[in-house]
Amino acid sequence: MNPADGAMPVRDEAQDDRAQAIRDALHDAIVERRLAPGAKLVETEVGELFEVSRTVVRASLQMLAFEGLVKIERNRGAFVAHPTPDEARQIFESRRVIEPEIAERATERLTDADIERFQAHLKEEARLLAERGPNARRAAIKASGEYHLLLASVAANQILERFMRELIARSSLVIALYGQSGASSCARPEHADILDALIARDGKKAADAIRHHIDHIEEDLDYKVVASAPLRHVLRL
Amino acid sequence: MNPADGAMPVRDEAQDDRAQAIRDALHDAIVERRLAPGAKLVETEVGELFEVSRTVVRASLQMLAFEGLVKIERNRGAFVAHPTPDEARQIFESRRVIEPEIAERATERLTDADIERFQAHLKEEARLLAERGPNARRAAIKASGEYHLLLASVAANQILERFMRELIARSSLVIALYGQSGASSCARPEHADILDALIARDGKKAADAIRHHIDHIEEDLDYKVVASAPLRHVLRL
DNA sequence: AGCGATCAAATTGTATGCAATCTGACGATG
DNA sequence: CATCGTCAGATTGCATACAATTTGATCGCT
Repeated sequence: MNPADGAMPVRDEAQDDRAQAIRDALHDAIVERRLAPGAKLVETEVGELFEVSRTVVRASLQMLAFEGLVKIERNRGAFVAHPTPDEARQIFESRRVIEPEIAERATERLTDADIERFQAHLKEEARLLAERGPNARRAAIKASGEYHLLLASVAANQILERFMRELIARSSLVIALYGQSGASSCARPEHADILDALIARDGKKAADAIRHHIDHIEEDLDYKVVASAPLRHVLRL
Repeated sequence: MNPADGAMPVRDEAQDDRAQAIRDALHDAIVERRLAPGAKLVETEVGELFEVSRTVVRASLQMLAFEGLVKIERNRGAFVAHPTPDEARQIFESRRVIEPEIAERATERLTDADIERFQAHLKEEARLLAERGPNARRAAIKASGEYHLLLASVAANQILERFMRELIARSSLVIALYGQSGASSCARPEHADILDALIARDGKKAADAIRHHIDHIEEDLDYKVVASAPLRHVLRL
């Protein structure tokens, strides 16, 4: 996979060159877990890093807040989201609603070029899983999510694709918080299974494969074990 | 239905009291078709109406842009969205993916209080359809959308509910642009049929009823007849 | 020491000023 | 008369200044 496409702009047309760039950078940092859930994002600090005023930073933070990756509390600031177990369940329920349908639609539209992209991606995923070290692990997590986004792009529905982008990013946060083994579900060859169903043009099978895959991801979670308590949310504030 | 709940704030917790209020007002104006697709929203103008600075207005417009109700073009300003036929198809495809599943989940969670809310809403819808005049028509359109949101709220998934809110609002724009008879689909007793299936606890039947309902809404559209051309989008810019 | 009030530093919320850009009009030129 | 260039007005993009709010610390009192 092209190493430059990590940004993957959310809006069709660039509207705020700079705000969008900052959003992308923060988005990646959150998804790759370089920014922990609950971390505070101070406007002036971010602004100095990117050499822009707070105005632009605020726009970026608002974007991330809309996507659910950041939570803005009035007069207190912006924090990397810290999904509750309940939110986590809703995220996966939403994925169970949307992704199987996306898979069915993707089956009908899959081109040879798409297949090549999938295969190249699978190869890259395997390579990252074989590597050791935290950076490889981070890259593997990110690549795993991008597989699902690749699937969404094939379905040719920009709205559902955007919904998926949000759900994938938030899933990454959930896994960071509640994931157990961290890699057990990723190690399964389920991504390859899904691709097989697509190539066979079997929509039902592809949808089922996705459902099972989501089941397995969620099975690896333990909502009891909260690594870093969000302090304020624990007491339902 | 409570006449004060038209705003229906998008974000769980109030974050920008004022920006949110302006967003709600503009949202209602767009959904009720007091603001035509393509209309320009000048920052200073809106700001004077609500007696706030452009800063706050910009935040509101950004919110609406994220929901797809407003399109912001760099250095040109914010315009009420003007969905293309292709976008319209994607909106309804997305609804076909999400709403039947919402109906199934709602079936499992429906309480007596919910049923009463539905019935009160149906009564109000019937009343508005019987009335004449553009204001009654507007209110009927809005109420029709709110029925679907009521359904979404029963499903107890805030994420899917938010997705639905966006899709319903954008559907309203699509119907404004491409709707033919304007009321044929609304006149059908399909909302009541859906409620019957819910009460019968028949998830499959409810899902089918929703699917048929969406089919009928879309059948009433004619993508050929574009009332007010968006000029710039016609030529794929 | 424990407790509470007051204050200062840090941070966000909002308004406003200036620069950049777009738009439409006017006028010069062929 | 048509066409193009220039310019003024309007509008947005961005930075910055000031107000409001939160937060943590210090000091005094019991």
